[in-house]
Amino acid sequence: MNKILVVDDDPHIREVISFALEKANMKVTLANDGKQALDSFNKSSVDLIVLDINMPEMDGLECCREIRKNSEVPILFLSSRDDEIDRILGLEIGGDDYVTKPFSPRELVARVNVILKRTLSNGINNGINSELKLTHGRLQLDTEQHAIWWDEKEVPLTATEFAMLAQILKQPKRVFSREVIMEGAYQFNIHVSDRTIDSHIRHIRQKFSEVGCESIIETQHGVGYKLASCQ
Amino acid sequence: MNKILVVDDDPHIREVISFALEKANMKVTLANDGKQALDSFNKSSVDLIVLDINMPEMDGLECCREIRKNSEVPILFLSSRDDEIDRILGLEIGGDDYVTKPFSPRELVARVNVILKRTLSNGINNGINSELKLTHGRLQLDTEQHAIWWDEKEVPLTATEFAMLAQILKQPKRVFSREVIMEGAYQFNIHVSDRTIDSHIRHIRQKFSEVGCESIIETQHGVGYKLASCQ
DNA sequence: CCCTGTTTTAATAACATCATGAAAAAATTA
DNA sequence: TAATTTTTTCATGATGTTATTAAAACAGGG
Repeated sequence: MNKILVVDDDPHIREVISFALEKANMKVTLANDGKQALDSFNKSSVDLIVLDINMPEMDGLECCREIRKNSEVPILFLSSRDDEIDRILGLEIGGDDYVTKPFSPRELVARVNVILKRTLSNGINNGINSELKLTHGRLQLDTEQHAIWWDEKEVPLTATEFAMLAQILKQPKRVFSREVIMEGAYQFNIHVSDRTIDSHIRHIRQKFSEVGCESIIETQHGVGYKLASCQ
Repeated sequence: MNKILVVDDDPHIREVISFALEKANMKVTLANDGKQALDSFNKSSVDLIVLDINMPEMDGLECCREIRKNSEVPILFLSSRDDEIDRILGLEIGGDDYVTKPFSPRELVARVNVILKRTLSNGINNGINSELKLTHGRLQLDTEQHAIWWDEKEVPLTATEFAMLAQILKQPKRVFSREVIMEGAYQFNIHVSDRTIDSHIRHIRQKFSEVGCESIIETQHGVGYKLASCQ
């Protein structure tokens, strides 16, 4: 089940979008403005953001810029003014598509689906949001091949291990609580104990150390895990 | 001289397009519907297809899906309804561009030329449908003959087995989930159990082992299948 | 330095997935 | 229609993965 963060200051529009997306079997989180959106994004796991451009507090473009500092999560812009400038800026700034108001909910859902289909790993693990290929320092990840390399050496991870590392790799600076890792790497609604997460982390570390990488994931005592800073 | 297959149920439109393309020095073949188009495509060599979306029998989208199972031939969609959905779906499904009716013949020819220039100059697709034959290591596949060889020995696969292996062979490094294999190797909208996929994979392996190939498809536990890496 | 709570480690139990053989169901062919 | 091939499903045991547990190691605060 895909998790969509919808950001718009108009409650009515939020309602419409939310309804349409939920009918299309997606899990929706709502935010009123850019600040709330950023907050929510950093506290949970999100596959795609529907982001209105014109908002009080922090507008969509600025919000996008902030998000893009740590994440390549797909963003679908909403623009109420019909002028071209906003659209172009929106795309230039790192959005994946845009819809101009007024829009039909059906169109919005269609576009969301197109983007998700493009970016999600191909049905292999529904719920991992991912670019097809990710490179970070000496690390390289390919969703399509479901494989990950340290330098030239492939690291043989299991499906769950791969999902976790992919998630962490997508926001290299973020510290992930065990709860968020769970949300992101597991099917919707599945719960395991925190110790289980630890266990997987250990296995990932072990496998990486076997190919000569002694530090892949760092522990943030009392908080969670993050990608080792040297990566 | 480039060979264009034009598919539309409206005789008048076929006429207009045909006239325009021939004036632009292309060889045109015509088809009334998706079924005829598939047939014609499989019997001749085509550089590009102009494909109407709304047709009786088999519509453009489904026709495209079928064609995409064996070929990457460029497709230019024609859409009479001006709504966004069709466009998006059309592109999602593996089309190269679209034109909405009513269109000027000149615009259509221009777009055809752009696509041809792009695909021909890649050298990948020398005007001939290059997907017909595939070679990968000791493996050789011929879509036209519907046959596959290991070294010099032909491996007698059934239609379904052939479709699956062809799909896998087209992206040798990719790991295919059973769901994706299903989408790719079966008619649109047909569902079978995951165990059925396994069963076919087993038969493929068996038949290959009978001609001396002990490793043709690898299992990715919890994910799916991929071409064996030694190929 | 000790106490407390957290993380790592390692061993094991529980679980899910896959390969296999056999056999029903469906589609082709004769 | 009968015979044959192909496709699909089911049941089983084998295999590989994941979750849990408990104990040891570690970090931070007084």
